[in-house]
Amino acid sequence: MGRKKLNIQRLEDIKARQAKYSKRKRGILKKAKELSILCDVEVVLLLSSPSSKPTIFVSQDPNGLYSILLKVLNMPFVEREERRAYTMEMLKKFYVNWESEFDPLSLPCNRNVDTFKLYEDQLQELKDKLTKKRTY
Amino acid sequence: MGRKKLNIQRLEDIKARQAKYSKRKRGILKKAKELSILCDVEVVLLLSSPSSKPTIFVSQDPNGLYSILLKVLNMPFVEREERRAYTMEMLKKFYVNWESEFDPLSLPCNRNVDTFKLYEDQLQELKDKLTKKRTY
DNA sequence: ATCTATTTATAACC
DNA sequence: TGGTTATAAATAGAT
Repeated sequence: MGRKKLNIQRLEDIKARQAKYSKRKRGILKKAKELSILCDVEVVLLLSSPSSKPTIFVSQDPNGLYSILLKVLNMPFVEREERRAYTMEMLKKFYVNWESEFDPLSLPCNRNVDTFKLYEDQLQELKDKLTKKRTY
Repeated sequence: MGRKKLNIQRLEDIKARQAKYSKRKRGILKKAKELSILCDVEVVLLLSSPSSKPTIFVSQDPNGLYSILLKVLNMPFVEREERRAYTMEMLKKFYVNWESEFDPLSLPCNRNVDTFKLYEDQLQELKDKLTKKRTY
């Protein structure tokens, strides 16, 4: 939308990137809030850029971050990755017209099995911790 | 947008709610992906409805969920709540025209100080855990 | 931050 | 769920 069609690729100019971020952040926050109200779903939106403070949006209640995490972490590794893959699949349909210099679907970092294993260990511990403390 | 202006309030019909969810989920996922590419920011979007499997979107790399969480949890309680409040403040501007039966800004659950304290304890432990395991 | 031309997202309908 | 169309919204580019 806007005066011209914008290709979806990293804006190299920092000023332009920050301006764009400021505008689109507001937009997506509004969408997140609307979605949570209209459809009665919990929504957590976290934005983290190197140059700015993180944005934390948690719909409904302050424990949303906690409870949705517990839900996600309670899923077996395979199932969780399936959910992520499913989401990616859904996004694929849009990619056709995206002129990114890199494939938006590919992971930007080459991660080996060990790294994934470590990641999984961390999440497992996180899950254990959360489960144990779930007293209310 | 669409044929008519839609009031932002919970859709009472389950079928309508699910249909809306399915359509808007795609929309916000696209926005999330675009934002992450255009502005080079990490984005985590978690959607959790009682009636469906959670949606997990993590831009960039699979450790995004982990690293952004660490970042968020490393913030002191006060600062984190400030960030949340800041986000809410940003959303306030939209509320004027939202005809929700409840005040979208208010917390739906009455939480007392103890509950918040407990919540904070949980996040603190989570933070400790994550920090200790940060070996790469 | 504000202003519009335009593109996009999506409400209603099928 | 998946497609079409009219219209409301988001936003690109400029100020």
